[in-house]
Amino acid sequence: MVAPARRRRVTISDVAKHAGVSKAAVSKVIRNDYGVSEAMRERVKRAIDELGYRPQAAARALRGRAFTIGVLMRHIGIPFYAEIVTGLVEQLTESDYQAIMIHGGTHDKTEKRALDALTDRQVDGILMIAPLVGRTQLEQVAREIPTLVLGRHDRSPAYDSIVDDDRIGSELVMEHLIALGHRRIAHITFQQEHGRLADQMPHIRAETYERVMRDHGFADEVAVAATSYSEEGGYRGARELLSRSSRPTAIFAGSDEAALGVLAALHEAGLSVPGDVSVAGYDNTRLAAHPHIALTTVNQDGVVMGRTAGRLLLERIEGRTSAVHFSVIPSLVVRRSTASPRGTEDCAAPHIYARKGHDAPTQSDHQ
Amino acid sequence: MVAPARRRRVTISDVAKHAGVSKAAVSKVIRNDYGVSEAMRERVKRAIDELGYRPQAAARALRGRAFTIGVLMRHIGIPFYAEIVTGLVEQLTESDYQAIMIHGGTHDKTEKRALDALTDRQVDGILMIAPLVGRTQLEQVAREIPTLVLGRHDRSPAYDSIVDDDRIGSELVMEHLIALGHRRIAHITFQQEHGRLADQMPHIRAETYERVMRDHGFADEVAVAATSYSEEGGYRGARELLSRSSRPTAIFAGSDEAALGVLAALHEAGLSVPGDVSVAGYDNTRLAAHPHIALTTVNQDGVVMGRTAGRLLLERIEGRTSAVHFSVIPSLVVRRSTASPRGTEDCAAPHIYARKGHDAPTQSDHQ
DNA sequence: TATCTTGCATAGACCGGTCTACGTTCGCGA
DNA sequence: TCGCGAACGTAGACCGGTCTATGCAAGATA
Repeated sequence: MVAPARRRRVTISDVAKHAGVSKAAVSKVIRNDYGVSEAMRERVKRAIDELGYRPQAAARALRGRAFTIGVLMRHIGIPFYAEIVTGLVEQLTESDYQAIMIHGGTHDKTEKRALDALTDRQVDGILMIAPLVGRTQLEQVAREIPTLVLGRHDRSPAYDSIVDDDRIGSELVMEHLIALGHRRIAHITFQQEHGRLADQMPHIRAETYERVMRDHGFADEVAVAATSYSEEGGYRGARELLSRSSRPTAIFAGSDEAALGVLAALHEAGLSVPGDVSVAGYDNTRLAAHPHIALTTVNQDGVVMGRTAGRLLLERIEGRTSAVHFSVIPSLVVRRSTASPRGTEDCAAPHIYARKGHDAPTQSDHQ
Repeated sequence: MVAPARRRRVTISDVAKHAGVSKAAVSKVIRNDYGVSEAMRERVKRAIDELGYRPQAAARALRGRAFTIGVLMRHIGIPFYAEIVTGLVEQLTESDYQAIMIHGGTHDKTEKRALDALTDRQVDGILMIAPLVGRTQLEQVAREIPTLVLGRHDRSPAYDSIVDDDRIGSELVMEHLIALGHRRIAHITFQQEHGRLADQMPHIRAETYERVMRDHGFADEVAVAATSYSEEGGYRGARELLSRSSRPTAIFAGSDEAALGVLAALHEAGLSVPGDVSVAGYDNTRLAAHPHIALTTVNQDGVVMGRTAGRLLLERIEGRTSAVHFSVIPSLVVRRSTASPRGTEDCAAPHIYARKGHDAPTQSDHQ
């Protein structure tokens, strides 16, 4: 057994010596900088290949760029967030930049820590997916590093942003349910830690829910369970709603994840979907399309959002200083989890199983 | 509107000047190094707080440590992998280290690129989840950086490893199906790019499937669809299996994800589960427990595996040179997706809905 | 021919930390 | 009183890149 003896990495000086040129020349070749003859370029490239040289990001970061984009997300397992990252990574493969993902957790304290970790690592740009920290903090970070905030409605000249129009999306769901004949519609929202921020996406969805209820004269039927957007949150929220005096005939969950929890709770309570209760989600996660779930939900293309985010971030890094704000118009996807209450007027829409898998980049419908 | 004017970060020199001491002293305080008086420690700490100083990882990396653990995974959206990361992150919060995740993709070429990206960034340790690259490559990386390989059976003195015992897990599934009375059991496996590696986990599951079939005298009934472990792969695999002359009465999918695709394909074909076909998966993903899915599967605790991985990596970084190999014994979780063929002898196991959510760190069963 | 530009190549400062080598002070035993 | 080691503190090299300032040669211009 040979001793491990971590061998030293090949450095730019090694390459320079091997090619018989200066460090600066090698650096220029690597960065495709101006002022290098064709002959020199060839020589250096050969030396790089022969020695298997790769520049060290830490050293580059100190002076220039780290060629790294940091992605801050609550948890990497959240399906919709994973879709966004798919788009981002796709976009970045064309460039020299690499995306690194980092866990922010569910508290703004842990998120702050993660954010610090990214800035400490000198990333060139940050993509924040539905961050929890306050706007002031965001702007402070954005002053140091090009930043793009995804999924929050508070615009700022300091950073770019991409949001799905949660008002429209929520309206689509609500109008759909009301058109089916529902009146007792309940909602499950995400309870922020300390004082909900008015510009956070969960708040807008909840707000829109209430407004539409009032607009249709169902103000008395408003019922909100404030738990979380996770499956667990949906489960708890649904149980709470079911325990109240008048049972809702439909539940609009703020996210697909939460809707899954709702389905579980209903199943446990022996209630059928959509017979006894209709259920709708938000995000059109891959699972919503599964025939065993067949969830009516709001579609916002995470992959496209991720790609756009990547493009905007690269632009910022290249020097753009004016802020850009994108708003994505969502659409409703009706599946079997919603129907008229009490089974009357069963508007059986033809079942659509739209698979959205990592192996199938193009979304395709069967039958 | 104020000009952005990216302001300069506070450096160690600023702190030193502010506290009236040397850079070296500040450095010592930060690293809890030996040879600092209590008075000095206090002064420096106060200066750090007053200036809001945070050391820059890139600069530290150049000389010492980057305090970063890199996690290489095919895709961050794979539920089981996300669980592993949960455990890892949990373990690392106690330390000064930060986990960064990176997409490897499904080709060993893109994976190699991602791996390079991690080494370029001078991470102190690497966790590779079910990597695709060859053993030689792994050992080469491990010679440079402390490495832990998760989910592969090829041990090496160069790196630590954690695996679930896929032989036992696959046997559990097969014996369960056979005990129920199944004979025509099919399997869906993951087709490696170029020449399957005998030590890869999909190969072991497939191999065990075939062995158990032979051992029970069902060699003629062996039917394998080689697609992928994704939902899409399961869907394609199931369609292929169903199109063959004799339809299987049970399908053992190599992963829960694939099992979801199988369920979708069966639904589309108008076949009931478990009435017409029983389905089993592997990993006990959170979704397998959902009552609408209720998948019989193999449980391996990803969170615990991730925690262990973190511990072992930190040990390595601290200097351990001997390799450690962990093997986890999996267990079977029986749910409603498996039953005796043709509905005879319906062994209706009481339904268990075990939620495994991010909000619910403790796994709890209802009813 | 003298001067100016342009293209190419290099030396060396620099980024922000860590770490080694060394200096100073203090306490204690001979 | 001297010698010595332990405790504490600092100067400055160093890590591996980037970038600025500068030198030099060849061709263009006056």
